[in-house]
Amino acid sequence: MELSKNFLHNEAELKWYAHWNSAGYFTSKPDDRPPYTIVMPPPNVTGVLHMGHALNNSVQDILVRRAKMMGYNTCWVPGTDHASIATEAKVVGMLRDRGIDKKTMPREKFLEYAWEWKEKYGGIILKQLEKLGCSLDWSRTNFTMDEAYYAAVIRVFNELYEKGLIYRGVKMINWDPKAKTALSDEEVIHRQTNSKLYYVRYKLDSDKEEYITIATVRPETILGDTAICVHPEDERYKHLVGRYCYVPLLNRRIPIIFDTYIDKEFGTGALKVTPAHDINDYNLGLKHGLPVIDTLNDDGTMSEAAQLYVGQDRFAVRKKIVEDLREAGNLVKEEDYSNQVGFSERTDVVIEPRLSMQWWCNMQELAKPALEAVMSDEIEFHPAKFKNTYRHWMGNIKDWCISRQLWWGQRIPAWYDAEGGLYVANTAEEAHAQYKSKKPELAAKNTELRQDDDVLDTWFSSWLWPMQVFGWNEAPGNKDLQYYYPTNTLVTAPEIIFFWVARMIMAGYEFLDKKPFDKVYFTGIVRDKQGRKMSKSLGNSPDLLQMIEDNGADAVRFSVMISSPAGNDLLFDESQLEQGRNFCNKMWNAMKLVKSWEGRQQEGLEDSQVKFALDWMDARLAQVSGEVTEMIKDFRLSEGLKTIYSLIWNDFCSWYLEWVKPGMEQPISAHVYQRTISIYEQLLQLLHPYMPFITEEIYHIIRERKEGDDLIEKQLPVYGTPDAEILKGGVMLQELISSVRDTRNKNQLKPKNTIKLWIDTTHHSFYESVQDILRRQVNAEHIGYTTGPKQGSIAIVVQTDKLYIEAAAATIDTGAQKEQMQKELEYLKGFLVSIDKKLGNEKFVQNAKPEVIDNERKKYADGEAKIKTLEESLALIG
RNA sequence: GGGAGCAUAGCUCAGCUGGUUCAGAGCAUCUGCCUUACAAGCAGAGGGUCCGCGGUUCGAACCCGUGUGCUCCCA
Repeated sequence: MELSKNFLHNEAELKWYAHWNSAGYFTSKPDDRPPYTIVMPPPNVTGVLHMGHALNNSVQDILVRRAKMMGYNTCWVPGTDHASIATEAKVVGMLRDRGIDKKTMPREKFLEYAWEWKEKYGGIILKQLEKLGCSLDWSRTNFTMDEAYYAAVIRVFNELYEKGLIYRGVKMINWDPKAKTALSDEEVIHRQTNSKLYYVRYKLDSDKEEYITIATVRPETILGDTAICVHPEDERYKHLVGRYCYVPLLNRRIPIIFDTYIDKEFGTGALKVTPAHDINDYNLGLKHGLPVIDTLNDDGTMSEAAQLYVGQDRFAVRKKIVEDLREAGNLVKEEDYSNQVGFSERTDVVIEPRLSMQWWCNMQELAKPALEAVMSDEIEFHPAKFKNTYRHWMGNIKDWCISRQLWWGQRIPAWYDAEGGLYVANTAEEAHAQYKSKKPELAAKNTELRQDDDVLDTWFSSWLWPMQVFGWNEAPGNKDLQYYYPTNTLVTAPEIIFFWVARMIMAGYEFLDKKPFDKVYFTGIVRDKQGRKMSKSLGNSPDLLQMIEDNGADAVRFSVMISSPAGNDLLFDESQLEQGRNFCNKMWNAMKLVKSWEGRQQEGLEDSQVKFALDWMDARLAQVSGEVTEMIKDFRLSEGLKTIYSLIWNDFCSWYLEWVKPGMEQPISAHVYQRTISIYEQLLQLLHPYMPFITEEIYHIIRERKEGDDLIEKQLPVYGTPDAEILKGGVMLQELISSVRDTRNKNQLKPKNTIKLWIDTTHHSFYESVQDILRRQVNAEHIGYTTGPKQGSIAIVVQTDKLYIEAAAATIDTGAQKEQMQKELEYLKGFLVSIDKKLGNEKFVQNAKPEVIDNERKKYADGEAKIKTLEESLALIG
């Protein structure tokens, strides 16, 4: 077979993904193996794959593929979230583009459009995950608005209502004037914003020209003012007890009230109180019995109650009212001011605090077991630092506003009769039944019940995800749920620790009395080179699909994994992509080299010359395999990849292959060839979870495979303890080769110039075992042993052995040699002094662990021996 | 205002429970190589006050305190 110059990823990716999928490797059914389960954080139906997904899903795929290779029955469940606000916004936008106004259509019609939109665009992201190589069980794909899922959400609402945890009430909420819906606190993003602080004077109710001046960043809310508040101990205002003043422009008479809540230092120490438009003002209003004047409409324009600027937008009014105040002589001054402003997570408009009737869920009770589980590590957080964040939030948890004034989502299962009576039920029929038994007379006259118009917060459905994807609602004791739940690991971003992680834990304990997962692995946030979060709005997120197309999924996975330690942010750098691509190329070429030996095998060929290489590589495999297992167990995935990368590139390609490589056109021992193939297979196995495509491809090229013999399913071998002597020998051999090469370089010896190498050593058996490798690696025509110096040669010292390099073409620079040896000698002597000090220190000998002391003694002896060798060599050079 | 985290090579980061004079990787830089697997490569080299200060310890990049700078979360 003709092999391409480089790895052709596009072909291989299509081929292998289709093969894995059709072979059924991704689908899971309960059996007698232990399960390994991950539920994918469901992306929004509106979503397209970005770098964050690439990182998140690469991590999950690595864990799943690795578990599969370790004998687990792996199940990775995909799905999408209906994403109430985000999707509704998209559909409204689509309708607007078609010239249709959402307001003109009934709910049912809108939902038809929404479903149509969902069918067409929703789930694109799942297709894109295939490109990344994700080994998802597609037969289990869920959507948070599937019929069964919907039913589960409604049931949960009913159960919590029954328990008295869900209630309806008027409170100050976060209002999104663009989406025209309430938001939970978590959906509000606070950003430092440059504003202006306006100083406005209010005329006092007095015959004299007396004023009180307040400072505000939101002058348009003046129209809703119902008091001015000052601190009771503020000397400046003590004379104003019981007095009144007038709201500018409106001349509404309002009281001056006193409360210790006021910060005397801020502004003028006087606060205007607008109970309808600020949570703190609202609380003050409650305390002091102030009226509430809501001056805003739901779309952010001024309402009739404002009296002025009615129907105009809040920000336009802010400008106008400043001008009008100036004209009226009420504006004292304005200054630049930087403050935190809340923005809607979804629509990015400024949030208005607003009083409104909403549905709430009391979280106090739900939070208790959920907090306990994480604090006691029944659910492990990786990295553990997020436990703090979690505790902080759970300890101060507030009631959750769960209603949204939208149509796309689970409609709140509450019905009202003509008198406003409330019936919460699973179905309209049940609600009617309640109605009839509760109010028979009214029901006889007026049978109609009106269902609540609002839908539930998206997270009110996704908090059931780990349970409901296994059919909890339909059959709570079903086999799947028993087998796969609790799931093993949740992989997600720390940003949604409250939105989602915390609530899933609560739901798990509340409805199933079991945790939803054993471990949570928090990935970092993907940032660009300048450290900015990658986002669509900034336009700094690279086109992931294009990136996969150009560089291959394996290279992309490599690049996001190589520098993403758990919980730390990842600065994405294109150079890592290149590194990944080059790595693929390297493996491809190594495969080509090995493959070229296939036809040159010869039985019974003497292979004692390379036996050392084989044993060493086996030992390294055993060693690294153990390290990688530990790293993956600790979620140090990035380190794991680095370790494997280095094993393949350095140990295998740079050393091993060069060590066993036969001469040009020379035969290779069949045994060595077979061992090499086997070593390569084991390397591919180690790497497969990280880079599945190229490993599967090479696995199938290096050896003829039977049907069903695929790397994805191949079980990892169990390694014994690596041979420490061999490992040490490997290090020594590398040091020998590097030292000789370095010396060659420094003496202007061309690679083609051969040398003679004389060795003065006491470790003859070691040198004999590596002699042939050493000879070829340093291009020596002859290696011999000596017990004294060789005239006219270059002397070097490696560990405690002396080497003499004899070369016809060399211009020997003994000065440079001497200098280098002298330098090393000095270093070693300093080293010995420091160890000596340590060992001479009584406290050290008393306190340090015995193995540490032994190690120091050994270091001392080694150092002494090396110094001796160096001194001898130096004396000889003279 | 409350909480968390980070500061190590020119750049991006590793460095697990203090213990090789412990400081490491990739990229970048420099030198030499078109050595028939790979120039997307090979063989070498240089480069650091581990942010400042103080403390604990026989011993600190690592632990504690403090200062400075940056980031994130929450109100």
